[in-house]
Amino acid sequence: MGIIERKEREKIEKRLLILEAAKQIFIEEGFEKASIRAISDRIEYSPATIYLYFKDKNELLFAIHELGFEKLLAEMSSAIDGIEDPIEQLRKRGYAYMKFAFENPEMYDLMFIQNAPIDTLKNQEVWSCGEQNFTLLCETIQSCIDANLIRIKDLNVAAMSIWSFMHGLVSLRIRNRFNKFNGDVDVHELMIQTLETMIAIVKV
Amino acid sequence: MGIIERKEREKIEKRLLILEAAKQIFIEEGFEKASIRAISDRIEYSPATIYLYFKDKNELLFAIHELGFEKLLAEMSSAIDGIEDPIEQLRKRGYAYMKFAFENPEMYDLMFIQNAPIDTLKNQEVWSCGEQNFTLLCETIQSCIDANLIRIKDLNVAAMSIWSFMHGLVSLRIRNRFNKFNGDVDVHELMIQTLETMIAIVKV
Amino acid sequence: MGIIERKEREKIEKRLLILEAAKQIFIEEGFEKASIRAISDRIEYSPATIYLYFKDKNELLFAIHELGFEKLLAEMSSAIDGIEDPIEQLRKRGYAYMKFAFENPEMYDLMFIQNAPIDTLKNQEVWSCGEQNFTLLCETIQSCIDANLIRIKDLNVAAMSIWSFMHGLVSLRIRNRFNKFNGDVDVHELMIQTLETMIAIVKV
Amino acid sequence: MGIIERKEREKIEKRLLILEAAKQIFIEEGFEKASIRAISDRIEYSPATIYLYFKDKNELLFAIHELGFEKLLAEMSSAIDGIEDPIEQLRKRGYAYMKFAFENPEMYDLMFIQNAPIDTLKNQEVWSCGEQNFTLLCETIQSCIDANLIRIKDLNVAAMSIWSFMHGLVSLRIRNRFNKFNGDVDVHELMIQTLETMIAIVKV
DNA sequence: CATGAATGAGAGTTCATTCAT
DNA sequence: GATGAATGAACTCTCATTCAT
Repeated sequence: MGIIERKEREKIEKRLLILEAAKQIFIEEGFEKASIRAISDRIEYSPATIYLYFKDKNELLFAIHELGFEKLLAEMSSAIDGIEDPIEQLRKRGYAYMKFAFENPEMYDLMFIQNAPIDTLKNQEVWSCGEQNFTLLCETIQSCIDANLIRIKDLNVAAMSIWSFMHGLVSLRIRNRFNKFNGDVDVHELMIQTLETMIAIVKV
Repeated sequence: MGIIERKEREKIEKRLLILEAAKQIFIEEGFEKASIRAISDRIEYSPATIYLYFKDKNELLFAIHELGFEKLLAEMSSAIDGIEDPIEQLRKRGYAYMKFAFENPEMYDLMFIQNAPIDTLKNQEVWSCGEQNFTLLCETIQSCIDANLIRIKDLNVAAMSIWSFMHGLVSLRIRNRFNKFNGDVDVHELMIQTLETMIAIVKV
Repeated sequence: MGIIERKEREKIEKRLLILEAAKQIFIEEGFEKASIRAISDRIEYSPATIYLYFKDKNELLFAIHELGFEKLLAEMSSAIDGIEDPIEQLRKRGYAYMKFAFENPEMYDLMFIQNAPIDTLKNQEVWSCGEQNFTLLCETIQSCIDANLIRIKDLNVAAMSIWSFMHGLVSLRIRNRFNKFNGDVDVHELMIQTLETMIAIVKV
Repeated sequence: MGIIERKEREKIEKRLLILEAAKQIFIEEGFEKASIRAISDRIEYSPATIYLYFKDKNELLFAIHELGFEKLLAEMSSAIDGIEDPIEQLRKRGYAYMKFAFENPEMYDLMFIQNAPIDTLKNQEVWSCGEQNFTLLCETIQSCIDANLIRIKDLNVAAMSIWSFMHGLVSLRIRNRFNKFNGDVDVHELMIQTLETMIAIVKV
């Protein structure tokens, strides 16, 4: 019994080890370059080994993608340290989200843009990190609603609005679709202005 | 003289023919599957033929992508037929955008999500269809601002806000990221509610 | 009768016109890049047209190659203008050969290194320019022999020796095989020294 | 420990096996026909397998090319077995070089005529087989100079002269440029005569 | 447990050549 | 006489995946 458990634990630990390493090359080299071969080379395991811990590439991607959510979760959590005002919490988390996206574009890509890993999701435990992030967002919003600080009263609507807005903002930027803006404007500056404006507007 | 013109016209038509056909497989089979070979198979031409009409794959993708913008442009234009109220125009165009995205998800993917053809874009004439779409959006917004109907006063800020919101909304949906919403809610219904709420909020 | 002759003449002239132009791009762009497509593009004829004047690529290459021999012939001829001393003639022609090779490496390549056009040669008239060049060399050598100025008495042996030496010298250079020489030596300088030494040695 | 070594050895052996096989088609079918697919077909492996042992085609060509130099080196070495007289050594090596070229024309082609693998060479260890061959030649020549047996006193000049002559001789032959000699003469016989004459001339 | 070795499938691209018009 | 259009046959190379060991 104890032996079996230990083996299980060891297996999980090794999986994590591989994953951590894989995440690194993923971040450094990007989605396109992240072939199984490249990953296994970097972590100094054989490609075949990866298949001992992950069913296929999708599952590996999904696992990495979960690591991303963990990181995002940590940053989103600490973003509101010491902040009481729900609106201010919302603002901080907005900036934290933007910051995460720009500092980890390849990760953001995997987490929110790529098709690949999401197909695996169906069979996953519901309470993944991705969900927790979403929950976090919902909590902040709920506080705002409870304190009657925002003009949207429905939690789901508010969550969808805010997430959509934030995701659109960063993903259009990451995918270079904001080139369309006149060359005179500083796009990054404009994004911040836009974010602030949206907060102002959503406030009661 | 007439002959030359006819030949020229035929060449353009054939290019369009290929393009249309290619667009079909593209739409039906998706971005990933759209290899040169798959395309040429479908249109029953040899792979080499494609290179008579398009310099490389990127140029072909770009052309398809322009086709998409043309279609979107047409739909965005007709969306406001007979509508005078700027806010109502904005609403109609929001729905038109959503409709386009859901009816042509692979196209939307290519136009706004993929990295691929955007790199080619740099050397294109500025006044591409993509720009015109953006211009259209700006015009509607400008009318709203002029009529003092919305709470955002800066055109760029408003354009970025609204486009980001809309893009986030449809792209998270297309990429299945709205699964996170509780199974009880009808996601599509929620999206409409969200869109309506945002319009309500942005209004003066 | 007259008509037929005129047509024939016109055909030959056009052939020459195409050829001259093709030679240019050949020289400028090199053997590897000289595809039929590239050639026809540059001369502003269709690829198909080339096949009206040349059976296949080999024949075209052969014709260009003959143009090269014409040029070489001209340079080899004028190289000895006003020179009486046969040995001095030999030296001048040696330098002329080297000069030609370095100024027209792609042409030299085609004329003396490539396999391609030589296969066509079998069916050509014997008295091509290539032959004339060879004859020229033989004449100079014969003068040297007649005047008892060189130590080789057999014409064929002398021709083969000298040509081999010269070809080896320039072709090893063109193909970068002289890199093996210590980096301290100026290869070009060494080649001249080598050429002079060989002349000195071959002299009685 | 032993296992690792065995595996390593097996890997090297397999590499050699592939190489040997590849060399064969190479020799039999020539440089132009030596595509990766042709090679893999012949050795009954998939094209992808080749890339497990060689980075790309250039590296494979380079390896074959090194094999050629090894062979040449062996033949050039054994050519002077039991020979003391430096001049006689030079003669024997001249014949060995010719013999190698005629028995392995495609190999010779790759080693001394083609552009292809030489570009890869830059990053190779300096002491490749190609260098050793050159060194061998230099040693023989140096002996001749030291014993005051040849009329050229500078090592570099002598090396360049002799190599150029030999390379010109065999490469013009390989590329069929000696057709120009009158049909009555036996070209091979003439080459031998030429080689002998050159030796005679270079002697003090 | 771990992997070395191998591969089938497929990617984009180029080229000499043909032929109906 | 000239060509636009088309193509078959190649090319090199990459990748996720498998399986005997």
